[in-house]
Amino acid sequence: MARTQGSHSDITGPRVREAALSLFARHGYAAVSMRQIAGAVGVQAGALYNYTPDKQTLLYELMKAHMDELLAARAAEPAQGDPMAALEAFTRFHIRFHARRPEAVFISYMELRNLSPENFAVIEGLRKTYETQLQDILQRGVREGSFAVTDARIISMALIAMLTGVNTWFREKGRLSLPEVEEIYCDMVRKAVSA
Amino acid sequence: MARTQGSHSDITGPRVREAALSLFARHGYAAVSMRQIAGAVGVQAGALYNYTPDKQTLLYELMKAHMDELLAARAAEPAQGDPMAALEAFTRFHIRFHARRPEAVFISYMELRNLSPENFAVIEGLRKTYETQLQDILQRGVREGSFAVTDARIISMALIAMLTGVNTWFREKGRLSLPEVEEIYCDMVRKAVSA
DNA sequence: CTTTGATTTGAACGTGTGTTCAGATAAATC
DNA sequence: GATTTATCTGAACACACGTTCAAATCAAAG
Repeated sequence: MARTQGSHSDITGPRVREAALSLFARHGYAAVSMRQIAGAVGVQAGALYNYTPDKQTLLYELMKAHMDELLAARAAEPAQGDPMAALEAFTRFHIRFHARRPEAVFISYMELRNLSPENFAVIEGLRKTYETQLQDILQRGVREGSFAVTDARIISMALIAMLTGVNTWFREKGRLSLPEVEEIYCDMVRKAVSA
Repeated sequence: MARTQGSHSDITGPRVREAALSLFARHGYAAVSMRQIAGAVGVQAGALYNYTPDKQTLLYELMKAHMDELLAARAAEPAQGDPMAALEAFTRFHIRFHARRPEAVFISYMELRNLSPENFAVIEGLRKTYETQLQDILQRGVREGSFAVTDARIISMALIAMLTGVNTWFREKGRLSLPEVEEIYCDMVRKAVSA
């Protein structure tokens, strides 16, 4: 048994995923060919099939990895007792996590329609799991009387859309730093759910 | 000169655009072939080229028409003196206009990257024109002291993202009617910009 | 009914697609 | 240094792509 440690696979595998992530984000899944991905890695198209059974699975695994990371990172955050503190923590976490991975975020909701039905169901389930966490915070706040929110389900969708929208304009070297952005959005979110 | 009135062109032209709109929205521009569009119209692929010089222009004209309609409809709305009234009118207009054209809305921001650079510049300019209108309302409100908003540019992006997000879940026959949705979002928007 | 010309067909063009695979290459083990 | 085997190449497969165009079709005008 040869080539068990330090094989090219350890290098090429991640590079394939990076190239696919970047190209899918820039041009879209359907518009990117396996030969383009291979070219970005510096390899022939056939070699890609050592790392993915097909193009569809390559897309799916990028999205799956992103959603798994999202849920894991969220689970690692400290829990907050006060609903308002929990809402603020969620807001800051969401902005921070997503701002750091613009390509994966972009793909994960632009390319949903290019997933096979089975793959789509998995990703959609993970997304729902995440969104439910915000919804739960809102509902708890309503129960405890700290939020003035008529429809927690709608409000949670509205807040997620607003927060994810940060990625359309935020740039690492832009006018505002990430903490400043977090602050602005926290203000808005807090006011939006208050009486 | 024959076939000057009631020609097939008057029928086929719109049907081509409708089919393209629907297919682009469902599967994405790059994933839809001219033969699929032709099939949906009930015609051979070659016939499409009586109605568009190429696939790219077909996409561009769908987006251009949508943006033109948006700006025209917005311009036809009555002006509001009070910034808060103007903000509420903008909110209701945006939700109402976009909820009625989910396919065109979807295409108009999902397929931006599939536009040629020249076409992209045009659409992006129209989008900016629209977004500036909300920004102007916010800035006027700040000047007149009715809004507590630190960064009108960011807030306008946040509000637009939130409002456009309605399209991801709103369905004509869903639990909530359009006026109910407008009401919920008006509440949030008003609170978000208040002190 | 004939003419006219807008509209459509159907085949073809060159190019690109995702995927497969026999054979070449090269790094780690013995 | 010989062996082993993971990795990669390069060519091929069948098919689909956007687009073109001569020929066929057909409704209105004369």
